[in-house]
Amino acid sequence: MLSRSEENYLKAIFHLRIDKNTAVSTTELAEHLNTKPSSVTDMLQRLNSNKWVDYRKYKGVILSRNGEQAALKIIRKHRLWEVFLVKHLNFSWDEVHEVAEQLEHIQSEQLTSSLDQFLNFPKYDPHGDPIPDATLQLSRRTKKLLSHFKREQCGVCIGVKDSSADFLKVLDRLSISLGSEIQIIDIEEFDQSMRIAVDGQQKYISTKIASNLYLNPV
Amino acid sequence: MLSRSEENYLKAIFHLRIDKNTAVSTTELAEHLNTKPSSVTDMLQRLNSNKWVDYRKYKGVILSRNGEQAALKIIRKHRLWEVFLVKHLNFSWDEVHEVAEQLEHIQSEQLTSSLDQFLNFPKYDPHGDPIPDATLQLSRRTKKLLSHFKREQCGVCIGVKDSSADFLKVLDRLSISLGSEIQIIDIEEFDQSMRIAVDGQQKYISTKIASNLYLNPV
DNA sequence: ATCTTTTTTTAGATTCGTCTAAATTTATAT
DNA sequence: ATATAAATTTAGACGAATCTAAAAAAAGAT
Repeated sequence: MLSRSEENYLKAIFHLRIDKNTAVSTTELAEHLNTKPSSVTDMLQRLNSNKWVDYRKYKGVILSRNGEQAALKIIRKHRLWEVFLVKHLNFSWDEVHEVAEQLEHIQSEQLTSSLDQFLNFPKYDPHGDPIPDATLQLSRRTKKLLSHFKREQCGVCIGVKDSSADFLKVLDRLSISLGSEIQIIDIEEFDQSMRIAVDGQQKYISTKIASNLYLNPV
Repeated sequence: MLSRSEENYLKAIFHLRIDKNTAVSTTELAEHLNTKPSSVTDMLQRLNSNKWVDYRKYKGVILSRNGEQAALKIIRKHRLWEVFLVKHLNFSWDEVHEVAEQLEHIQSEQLTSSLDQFLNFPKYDPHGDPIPDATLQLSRRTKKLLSHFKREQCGVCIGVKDSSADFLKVLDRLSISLGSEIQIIDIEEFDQSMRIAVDGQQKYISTKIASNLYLNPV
């Protein structure tokens, strides 16, 4: 069985490899996990010898089939718990992460599947990220960063790239949440900042905000 | 902050000291925690130096005020989760323990108090054990082992002494659950086994069963 | 193509929680 | 009261996961 630490490594590798097909580097992992590169090397060697990852000295690491399945199981639990916290325990979307980081390590198939059922088999978590189903399949949908939209285009907010509490609070302040309809009114040539309408209300947002918000184009 | 292992020691000391006011011995703890007496000694020295327990060489251990509060917090979480599992995720009372052992270590005041509220501030867990409230107070009620009852006396089942899955399954088979009304019909002189009526239905039970069932005398 | 910088790995140490084996203390029996 | 047995502690070791410092490899610059 995987230790908590091993689980965290697999999850980190999974996340860092999304949207790129190069191997994940030691330093990247060390930064993501708040640890030192030397510790990462040690752990990768261990995970490699147990066939959870494919790791070559100096070349970085990718997950094996088993490793990916293990990562998906953890992500499934994490996101299911997030739904539970928001829907039933009145957590806000910027408060759930820390607790879900702990809950994702609870080992019980029965717990995971009953929770899934209790929540009515949700497909997305409170940040719009897809929840792997019982067979670990992820549902995909077209999402585009708001920053890639052009003038007058429209979309529905379906996720965030940065899910830090800081960013989520900014969105709360702008009354942007999952499902908000967003139209680009104007883009400032100088710095690419945008004037948008959120469910009809005009707002002005920075490029940094726009490049962390995923929309489903209409 | 307490490690998971330290939390388990405090909880074990709490449970082993209930219903007796002598200190808990190293061997008792080792057996309860499935570990060796030498490991227990090590840990007790550590817990003692951080003032979680009062431990004297060769004399056993009791919890300090802080240690007791910490134990109660863990027990509160454990029992709240048990209620959640049974009431909302359809676990049966013999399936909850193992998972609750994991969930009890989740660190989040907000989670504990929202869960408490979500469950409507339950006073007892699915085995009839009292749940410490937010101020860590335990509600007490008179409970007597069925084995201490006399012929013709009556009571309502309010708890179990042994909460192992094996015993709980026996109770399921006898249709005995929390709230069942039990009347002693007859006690066999030879071995103290009993003929009882459970909600009207006659059953025959061994002394061992009788001495693990708590009733509230009517 | 070589030198320099950056990244990665190795070597050796540390802490936590555990173990076994040996020593010590306490309890029991005669 | 003393011998024996049982319980407990100490000493020394180990694995997991981490660290620092030093060595080695890869990448970048001129």
